[in-house]
Parts: sequence; structure tokens; C-alpha cells
Amino acid sequence: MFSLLRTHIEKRMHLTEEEFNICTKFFIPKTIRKHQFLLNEGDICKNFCFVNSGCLREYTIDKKGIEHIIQFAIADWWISDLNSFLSGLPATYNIDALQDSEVLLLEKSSRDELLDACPKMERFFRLLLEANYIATRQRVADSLSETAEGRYLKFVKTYPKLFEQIPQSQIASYLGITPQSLSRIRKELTPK
Amino acid sequence: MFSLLRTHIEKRMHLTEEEFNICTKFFIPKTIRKHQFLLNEGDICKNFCFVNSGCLREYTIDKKGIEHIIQFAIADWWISDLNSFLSGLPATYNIDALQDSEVLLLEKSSRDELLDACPKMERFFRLLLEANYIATRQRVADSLSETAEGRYLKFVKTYPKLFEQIPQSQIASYLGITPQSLSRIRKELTPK
DNA sequence: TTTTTCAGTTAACATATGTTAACGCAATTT
DNA sequence: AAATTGCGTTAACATATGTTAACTGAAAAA
Repeated sequence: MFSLLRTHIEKRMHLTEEEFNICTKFFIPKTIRKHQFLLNEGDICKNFCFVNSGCLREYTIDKKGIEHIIQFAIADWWISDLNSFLSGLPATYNIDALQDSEVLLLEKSSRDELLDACPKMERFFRLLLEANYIATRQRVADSLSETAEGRYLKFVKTYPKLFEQIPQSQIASYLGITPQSLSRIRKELTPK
Repeated sequence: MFSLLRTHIEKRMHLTEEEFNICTKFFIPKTIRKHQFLLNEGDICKNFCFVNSGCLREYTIDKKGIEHIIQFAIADWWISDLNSFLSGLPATYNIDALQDSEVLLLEKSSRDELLDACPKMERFFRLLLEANYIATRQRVADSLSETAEGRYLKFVKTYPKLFEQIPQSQIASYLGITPQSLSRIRKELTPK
């Protein structure tokens, strides 16, 4: 149940068995079935969510009703509308499951208690935030400097597991193009 | 010299006069003339940089030699290649001045000492990072869901001071379009 | 099995943005 | 004053991606 979280945290910093056991008390395991929502735009994001298995996505819906994926989260990733989670303001993103998924939820008050009970975790969350910020800036850079084809190739290379696990239409949405365009791009990449 | 930094920090958290005076000791004031570089791609980013006046920009150069602006920084903003600054790896971005600018530099070792000398600042930097992460995710969302015209209008509305202060060609680069396209978009917006 | 749904492909056509090149104008340099 | 530079504009044409619609095959539902 918590073994993936254990190795996940250990990648960034060491916790004793005892410290880790304290931490686990603040997480709520939950099963999310395919198509089920973890967060609806307009609601307040109550949870910081660690994915044990499956896949979730976070997205906005534009004026035309088209979905635009901000991020995916497969096993070993976190997902949340951080702005809403931290500020208590209504969420601007939706989060739902692309597949049946197992997650560990950390509520806001639980996170505060966790940080009290195990101050080392302050550092963990700071490192997590830094890594996510840097990756998001890189995504901005790519959206400015790469063509759709370049972004696709980079996505496949950077996230091979995601590439295997999710429908192409979802990748297209993440890349900022239509599924038809992605299909065309893939065709041009294999001209044999 | 430090009055802008004082009010800047005060927006997020309170420091006593004494605490703030300790903090200032770690910053190095510097003048950067127009076109002068604060960071070159490939070098290691030594500084976390607070802008007192003027304007700096952070950008990549693609295979075709075209610049793509990741962020601007006018008075009251910070700028740095955070990945390089934190990891010590070579920077992937360039930073230079669009105008003569006054900045306060915080070296990595100075930042560590500052956090020792004034632990409250941990919280300040965490809040700063959170706000920047959230804003960068919003920029990703906009790049996916808005047209160039929409992104332009949003930029003008969100950053009116930047809009007044910098050439349109630089805004175009930030928005991910050519200066010619921005000129066309502006023309279509005033069809009188 | 039969039917329905979903994901992916393809093609014709539409549109937004890029490319190239020329021009005007103001600011700066000589 | 003359020349140069930087910035913005405009136009003709090129190209990447969007739009609409039809079709296929596989998976899920009946």
C-alpha cells in the first residue's frame, strides 16, 4: 500500500522506518474508477494526491468545449490543483481518471499535521515543488521553440511509460494539437 | 537601495527591521547595462536575482537561431535559471538586460547563509516558488487553450507595466509568435 | 452473436501563423 | 546634416495545423 511512496520519498531524502510510519498515518488510500472525478472545476481542491497505480489527468475546458491537458499522473507521480489546494480558492482545473487507479490522498490539514509530526518532509515537498516548477518551465520553452512533431518526439522520449499507457488522443491534447493532427504527424514519421 | 525588496518581502511575510537588515547583507547590488548578459547558456547560474529597476529577460535560442522568451523581470520580480542555480548544472537559458537595470544578486552560498541567519525566509522562498509554479502552469494552460490573439490580450491585461515598458517584438517572442504576426493581430483588433 | 461505442486514420478544405521582402519613421550615431 | 540602426508595419505567398466528415477495426455492451 505504501511501498511505492516509501521508495518515492527515499529518492529525495532518507526517512527512518519510524518516521515513515508516522507519515503514512496522514494518507487516505482510495480507489478511483475510470472516468471518475477527483476534482471538478469550481470546487475547492481538498487533496494532494499521490498515484500508486493507474493514470489520472488534469485539464481545462475552453470556450468551445475542448479539453486541454495540463498534466498526467501515473504511478509515482503527484497530482493536484495546487493553487486551489493552497489558497482555498475554487479550482480552475478538472482531475479525473483515465484508468482505474489507486491513490493516496493527503488533505490540507493532514499535510500541515504531517509537517509538524515530521519536519523533514518540509524539505521533501520543497524539492518536489522545485522539480515540478523546472519541468513546467521546460514545457513552456518547448511549446515556444518546438514544432508539434518535435514536441511529440520529445514526449515519447521523456515519458515512455505514459506513451504506452494512454490513448493518443490524450497525448494530442497534452501537446496542444488535435488527434487528427497527431495522426498525420505520426504518419509522416513512418514514410516507409 | 533595499526599500523595494523590503516592501516586496513584506507582501508575503513580516520581518522586523533588524531581521531585514541581516538579510540585506547577503545581497550584492549591481548595475546591468542594456544588452549586457547576466547569464549565458552553458554557464552555471550563480545568482538568484531581484530586479530594482529596468528589465531583464530569460530566453532560449532554437536551432534556427530564433530567440524564445521564457520570462521577463521588471522591478519587483526575480529572475534566475533555477535548475542551474540549484543543481550546479550548466544553464539552458540566457539572461540579459533589455534596458539599463539595477539588480540585487543573491549567490547560492549567500542564500544558504541567509536561510541560516533568518530562517523565516525559508517560508518566503517557498511562497515565491509556489506562486511562480502556479503562474507557469497557467501559462501552459493558456498556450494550449488560447489563440495568439487571446494570449496577447491576456498578456496586456495581466502585465500592463511590462506591456508599456518593452518592445512589441519581445512580447511576440514571449507569446510564441513572430513580430509580424503580432503586428497583424494588433491591426485586426483596431478595425476602425 | 449482434450491436454499439471508442480510438485511430484519412482526405478535402479552411484558417492561423510563418516567411520573405520592402517600406516608413524615429532615435541614435557619425 | 547625413547616415545608420532599431522597431514596427504591410503585403504576397507558403506551410502547419484545424475542421468536418467519412471510414475502419477493436473493444465493450447488449
